Amino acid sequence: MKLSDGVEWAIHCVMLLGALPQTATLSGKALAEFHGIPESYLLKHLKRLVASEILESVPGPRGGYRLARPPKEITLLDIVQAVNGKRPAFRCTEIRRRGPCGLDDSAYPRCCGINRAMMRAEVAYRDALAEETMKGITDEFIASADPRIIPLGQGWLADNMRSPKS
Amino acid sequence: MKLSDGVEWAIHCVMLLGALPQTATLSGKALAEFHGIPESYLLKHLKRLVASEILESVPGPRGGYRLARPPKEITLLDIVQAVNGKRPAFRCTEIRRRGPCGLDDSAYPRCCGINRAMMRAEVAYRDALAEETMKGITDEFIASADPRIIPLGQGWLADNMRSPKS
DNA sequence: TATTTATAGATAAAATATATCCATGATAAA
DNA sequence: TTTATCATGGATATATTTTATCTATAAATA
Repeated sequence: MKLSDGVEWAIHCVMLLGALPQTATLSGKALAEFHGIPESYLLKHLKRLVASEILESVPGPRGGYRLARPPKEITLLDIVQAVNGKRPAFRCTEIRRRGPCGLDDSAYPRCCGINRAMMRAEVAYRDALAEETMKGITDEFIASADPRIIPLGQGWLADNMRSPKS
Repeated sequence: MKLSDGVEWAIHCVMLLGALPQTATLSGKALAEFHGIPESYLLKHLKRLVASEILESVPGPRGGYRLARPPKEITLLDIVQAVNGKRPAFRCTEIRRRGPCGLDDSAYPRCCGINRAMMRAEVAYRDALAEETMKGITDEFIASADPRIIPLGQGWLADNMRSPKS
């Protein structure tokens, strides 16, 4: 069981975009350069974040990406599900119906108990992810970051951010 | 993010083995036939369950597999970790150090905050899996199974189980 | 209006992970 | 010694993830 690398990239991108002033944007190219990751694959994930209404995209020159809502209202669950999909990690294949002791459909009115138990654990995982907001994570980052990092990042942002007309 | 099919197979096998009397065993072939799944691949997972001391194996004719401890002391976490490994689903690749604003190692004494947040959620998942015992799941199964299933399974078990010497 | 720079979408190649099968060796019972 | 079983490793196939490329479309600018 492994989460896509894109999840890590997406969370870092959302955190960086949260440091921009209101309507400013960063291009996909700039986001990829800042994190030292391939632009071609990152764009695929940014697209999904836009589709899930976590980011907004602004086309054309001076365009790019920005948050669609404040960091307080974006959780890790939102991002994980946008990038990784909403299908559960455990997928019941109904093996209880197979083999010599399998019966017809009428014998299985309820969902398999093993599936239900696995789902209970996945609900706990999703609940925990929903508790983690980007605001909380960003505050923790700022509080414990090396003192050199913040001004360095602010300088880079000033050089690379754009302010579209609308 | 997807759990291996082997996890589902392993849980069903452990539940079935829990229905055997004390020292009796079922062969890998019998376990595969009962669940209608490929024997060759199932054996790979059974081996891991043995290595994790969830099952015991008995070689030779009349040999097979049986539980290494009572169902009350086997949790879904034990089985998931035996089959799927213990590595976390989220693997931090330290992209915070890359790109134009990356600094030397001294700037990162602590684990990445994003990684810590993801790990908090995974701990919640593992805790929930550790709450689910095979005894609990089996009791729930027996209580809500179609009345035809139990005698059918008992008959099949009587035909297929073995009692090794030791 | 034409040009430039950006995102959106589709496609495909490469790398990795998962699933399946098969052949061989070791162990213990008959 | 023969037989039925588990243990191991390798060969093959399928699925998923990662990366790259191409075309289309939208918006700002000259």
